[in-house]
Amino acid sequence: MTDLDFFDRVYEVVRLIPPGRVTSYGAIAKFIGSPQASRFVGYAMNGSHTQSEFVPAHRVVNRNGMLTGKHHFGGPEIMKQLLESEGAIIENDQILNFKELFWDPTRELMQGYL
DNA sequence: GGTGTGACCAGCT
DNA sequence: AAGCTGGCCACAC
Repeated sequence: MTDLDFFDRVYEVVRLIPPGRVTSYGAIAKFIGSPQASRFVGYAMNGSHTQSEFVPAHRVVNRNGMLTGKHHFGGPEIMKQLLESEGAIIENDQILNFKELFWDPTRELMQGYL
């Protein structure tokens, strides 16, 4: 994962998100070494569909647990339905149990690398 | 092949 | 306390 580009690292981390769990753009950006590049993590998701392997971009939301990128899934309700099918509780494009479902790569993955 | 721009976040005013 | 701004990087046109 060290040789990969910024985008590729994003895709790697997103694929590691366990089903039913979610994380934030900022958490991913921080994990791959560019804490202030969270903005481009979102853009990486935009190109995620070009990847040959599926990237569960629906498990990535903003810091507030809000489904900011729902409109990029081919339909405004797709992302919501995907998350709900995995156990998330969503109301008004907001994950209510975001705090419980939040999966921090720097906490979960860094432990293995220490 | 250069340039705009994009699904964010935190720090200042 | 709330609003604006800067910053970061690679894709698509």
